[in-house]
Amino acid sequence: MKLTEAKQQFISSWGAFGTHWGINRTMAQIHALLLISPDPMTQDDIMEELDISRGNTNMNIRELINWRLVERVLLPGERKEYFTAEKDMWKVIKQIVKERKKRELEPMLQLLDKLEDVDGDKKDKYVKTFVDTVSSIKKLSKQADKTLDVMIKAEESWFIGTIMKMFK
Amino acid sequence: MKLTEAKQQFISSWGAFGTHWGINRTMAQIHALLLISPDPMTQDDIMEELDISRGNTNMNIRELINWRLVERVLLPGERKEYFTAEKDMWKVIKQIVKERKKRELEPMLQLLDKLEDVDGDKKDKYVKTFVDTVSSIKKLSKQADKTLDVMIKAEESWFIGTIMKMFK
DNA sequence: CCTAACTTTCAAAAAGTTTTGAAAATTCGG
DNA sequence: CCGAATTTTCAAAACTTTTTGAAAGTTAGG
Repeated sequence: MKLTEAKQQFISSWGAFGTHWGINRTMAQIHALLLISPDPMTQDDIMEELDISRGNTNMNIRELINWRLVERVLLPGERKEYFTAEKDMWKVIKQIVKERKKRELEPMLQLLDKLEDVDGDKKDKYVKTFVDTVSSIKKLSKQADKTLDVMIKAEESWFIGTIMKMFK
Repeated sequence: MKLTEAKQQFISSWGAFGTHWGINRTMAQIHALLLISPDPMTQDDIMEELDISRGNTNMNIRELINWRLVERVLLPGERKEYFTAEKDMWKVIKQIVKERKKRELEPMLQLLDKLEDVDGDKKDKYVKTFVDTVSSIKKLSKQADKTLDVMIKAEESWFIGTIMKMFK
């Protein structure tokens, strides 16, 4: 397969993949493009390559910067801003996990705490089923929270090594 | 907090949560409702409780059945179909992981294999960056794939126990 | 300061997704 | 078989999200 075609496929699949993960298509495509681009790119480069509007490009670059997946780069003697993506995929994944944990898992844990002490008789089956469900979701969420913390702090080699030992 | 209010909050948050995870709001809400319901429910019960149309209810119940999160139950002497959700949250999570792995991770791995052997000189920086990016995504995806397989087959106590050992 | 280069904003349009509800299909007890 | 009860389908409508592009805002060199 030719590089040009492979690039197209990579960008378009990464975009489709992103939509299953709460990331919009354009944002994922810009990320993909920067991942495979050896040099930093300008907004205009990105607009042209992906054939999208200025506003859309700008908005999604900023969002990628919020997620800390992309950085602004200033080249000496250049007025324009350039952008570049973190290339170390382990760092990328940890960063995504960190953001989603903060945005989704933590608020969920807070809610579950509140919901767990609902009024009423624990012998009533409606109360019991509710409390049991909430408690077991809470238990697993807390476990996930801790595990992800370990992962976020871990070095790739240590983490993968430790996981590998689980298989024996 | 009163049970009725807690239920509302649980259902509505589970719905919002679902939308971040590629599951549509109604599907997640029906799932939430069945999770906290001690007895099986009919389509009409669900329609009424969540105030949604017949078609919508039917379509999403079927989708939950596809995901194997909900089962049809036939009560003796009753014409209507009843529905019930798996209550063991560890099983629920494993089932979700299993489905998403099949639907998303596996196709991604197939694509990466194809993209990795792109034509061209490995010394060309465009080719090199592309191949390096694809390879490192592939490496981590394969690792994730294996880890999830272990998880899917694991008993909760064993899995959590093993993870806990990582923290030391 | 001024001006040209560049970046950001945002209302309106387009695209995508979900929901509705009536009609068609299916099922089962009698 | 019949017919009432129940489930499924699907085209159109409602809703949500994303994209556009022109206008406003900002910045830096001279």
